[in-house]
Amino acid sequence: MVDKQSKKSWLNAALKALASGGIDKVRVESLAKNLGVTKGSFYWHFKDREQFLDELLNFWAEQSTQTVIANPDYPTDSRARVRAVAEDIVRRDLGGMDPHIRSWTQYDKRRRKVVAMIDKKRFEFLRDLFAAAGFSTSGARLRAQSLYRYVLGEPFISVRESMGQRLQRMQAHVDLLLRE
Amino acid sequence: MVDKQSKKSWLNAALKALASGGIDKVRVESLAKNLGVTKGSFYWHFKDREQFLDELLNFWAEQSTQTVIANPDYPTDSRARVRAVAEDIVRRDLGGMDPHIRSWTQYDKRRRKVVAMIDKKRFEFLRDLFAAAGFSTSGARLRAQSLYRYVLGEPFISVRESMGQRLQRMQAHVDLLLRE
DNA sequence: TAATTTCCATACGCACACGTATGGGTAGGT
DNA sequence: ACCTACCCATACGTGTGCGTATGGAAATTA
Repeated sequence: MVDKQSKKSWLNAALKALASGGIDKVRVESLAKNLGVTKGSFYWHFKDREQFLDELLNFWAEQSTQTVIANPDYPTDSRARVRAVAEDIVRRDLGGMDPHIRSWTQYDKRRRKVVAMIDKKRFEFLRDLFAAAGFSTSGARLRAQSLYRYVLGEPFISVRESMGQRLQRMQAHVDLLLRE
Repeated sequence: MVDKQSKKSWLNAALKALASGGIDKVRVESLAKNLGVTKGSFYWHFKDREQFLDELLNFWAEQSTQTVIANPDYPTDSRARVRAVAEDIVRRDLGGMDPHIRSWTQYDKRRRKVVAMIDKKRFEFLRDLFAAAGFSTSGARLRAQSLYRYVLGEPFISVRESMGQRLQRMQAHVDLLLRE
């Protein structure tokens, strides 16, 4: 199995559909139409829709940790790092897929576990960031929680803001958190 | 029209179903079964499922503002008020219905507007709270934003915490916000 | 070239849930 | 006693979307 390219096209199409209109836009025949094929292809690559959605969640989980944690070159100064990461989260819209994923997986215990693991990884990443910035264990945990909740809560604010506003708010929030 | 009690029973059943398994647990025949009646009753009271869901959203919106804003007796001291409100939000699980509502309305422009109005009311309430505590206009807005996002983000943290932990975290967060 | 594997198209059955049509039962008014 | 408005039960039609069965074309291998 070198690299099933066609499977990935289904998964990418599903992510796109999920972001556009939620999990019930992720329909087998609908995706097939977008890809210019028919259901026959789908049921060749996947057992059924249920297993496909499992793969979709894993697909998101992988590229979710890779983009956020295995990140590019951030500043070496620990406090500047925090700011840079925070800015990056807003600017590159990391976590933009999150509300869709969470809305979908919210009611499924098994899938919630997958999301919980992602939460854990991200949280620990942020916590270590604050710890490196000189905060105590509990102080770093608290601030990481606050920041992560800010990130998760942002997409649910119905009032849409400009990128500039969002960056400004995030920086102000981080400034609050970085106070001794 | 004195008070259609039977309509409210449908709406309450729908809220319950929504909280238990999302909007696709809100099925006409399913609700009917829970209420011990049949669809005939439903289509007597409501035009169709779509209009019923509109009423459901308004139902939530009303009792959502009533509980949060027209609140009981909070302390007169402005800073203590902030803490009391924050504690109340966690303790009485206000906003506990929010993730379900938002997951549902997320992809519907018209319904998003309703939620946005609720957001606005709540935000202004919190903003005035911080303003009364002596913060500047921008400072109060920032802190209200931070607190509201914290509240909205909390239910999405997959890791379930005890009430004690949640209260403690909330207080710590408010302490951060209340610093000059 | 023959055979097999890979990948997709077409057609069908099926279940679920919405909405409608229709009828029936009960309470209150005359 | 009759009528009428109110409330609900039953039965049916219909659409949508899942899964399966089957066939076929292209590519790969023998």
